[in-house]
Amino acid sequence: MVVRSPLTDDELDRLFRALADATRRDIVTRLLAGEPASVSTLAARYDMSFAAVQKHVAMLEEAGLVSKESRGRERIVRSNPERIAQARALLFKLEQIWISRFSQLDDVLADPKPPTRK
Amino acid sequence: MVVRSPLTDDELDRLFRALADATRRDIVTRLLAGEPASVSTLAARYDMSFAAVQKHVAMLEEAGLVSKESRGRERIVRSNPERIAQARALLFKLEQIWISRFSQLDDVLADPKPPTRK
DNA sequence: AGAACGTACAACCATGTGGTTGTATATATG
DNA sequence: CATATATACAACCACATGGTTGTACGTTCT
Repeated sequence: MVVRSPLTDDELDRLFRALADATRRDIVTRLLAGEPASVSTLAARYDMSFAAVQKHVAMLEEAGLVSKESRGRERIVRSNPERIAQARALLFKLEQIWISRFSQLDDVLADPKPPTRK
Repeated sequence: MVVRSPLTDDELDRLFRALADATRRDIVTRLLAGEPASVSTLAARYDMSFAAVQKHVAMLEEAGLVSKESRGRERIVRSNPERIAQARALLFKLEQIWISRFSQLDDVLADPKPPTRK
């Protein structure tokens, strides 16, 4: 099994920021539901320029939510479900922190430290 | 049981954007782990001005992740774990979309529609 | 070779973000 | 009443975002 090292603050920033846009969420959804697709195939779906969609895909790639592979003149974009799972894992951890307040098992999770500034 | 209407695109944008900052994630974590706290109590934790922390709390409030209550001259901030659950629910749904590709149960989830532009 | 296609990238613009300082206002305390 | 505390909010700054158009370059097709 692959070791899932916890994401850094910067990686989490990029991940949640990437998810904070409806077009990008839709791209991820389509890639999860269907086949990998070229950037222009994706772009055809949306009411904006090719360059705009290309920038969205670039942000998704920086966030680790998708990866690109060269195929002739096309770049095939595929989703990376692992990153979704990692984002969900953080939210689950937050919920557990809250839930643990009502049980005696308060030592389930480490105490948080304030983030260091960039 | 409370009816959880699905969040709109705008609400999801604000929710994920609010989570896309380490200071805000830390504020949420502390509020989930401990007692509700005044804005200045929260601000004391961080290496930035009171006004900066206040703006972070305002963004968390807009995202529905925390709520504020007047108590004398203080504003007591408390976390809203429900919103965390709603964010996690979306990510879970995305994972299910992917997983359903490998089963015959592809009708678990509705087909996505491209988001309408603002 | 030449044209069309797919992509990348730069420049630009309007707006938002993350921080600052300063000022105003309500509440508590001497 | 006077002063300190807690908050809110405006103005400002540097930089990021989300969009545009234009240009360049590799790949595919005639």
